[in-house]
Amino acid sequence: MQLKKTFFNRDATILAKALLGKIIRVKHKSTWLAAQIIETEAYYLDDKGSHASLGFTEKRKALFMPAGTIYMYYARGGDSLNVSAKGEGNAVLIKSAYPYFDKISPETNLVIMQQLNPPKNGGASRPTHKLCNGQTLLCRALGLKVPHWDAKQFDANLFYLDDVGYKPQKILQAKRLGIPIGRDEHLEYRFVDAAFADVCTKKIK
DNA sequence: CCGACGATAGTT
DNA sequence: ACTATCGTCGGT
Repeated sequence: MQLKKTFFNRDATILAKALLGKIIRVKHKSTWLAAQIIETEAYYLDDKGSHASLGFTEKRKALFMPAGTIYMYYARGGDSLNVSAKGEGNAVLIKSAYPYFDKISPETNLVIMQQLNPPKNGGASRPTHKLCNGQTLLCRALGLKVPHWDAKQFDANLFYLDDVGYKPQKILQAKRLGIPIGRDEHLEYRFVDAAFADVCTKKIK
């Protein structure tokens, strides 16, 4: 069932872990595209690497809106998906997912997702485990665009996060300090469902 | 060594 | 809203 508004009203780190295993469902023409979240990252207002730390602007307003608001931004050729968490300026970045199929989202969707996210240099289709592997790639494979969803709320008819009862048995955490971003450093809280550790964006140390 | 991807600054 | 671009990671 769709995650309720209250689900998101938690500390960003807690929320980031809670989102692992949840299903992203996006209405695409007559079908529902779906992918399971396998990797997330928490960002805080005080985090020098967060967009929120750069201050409130029209583009970043979603980060300051109530928990559960969608925040999308465009960078380096792709869209990225985030959800605001408890406390203004705090959010979770959805870093990676894995194509998901069930009654609502048939396996025939794989072809559609491959078409939405074609390989860089022509060639064959992306392998399934690479289709949503990366924050911008998953948006591409699911057809999520900034102008459509930034600062919006989830919609049971078009785009929402779904709890199918799956919980990661083990969560890997990369809590790394000293990642240079500009001249400053920032805290990174990255979480990976251990069951998908071999297909997440970066290997966890 | 080479290809792919990415919490930005800058431009229309 | 969209685009460019270079450092880092991962695979061969």
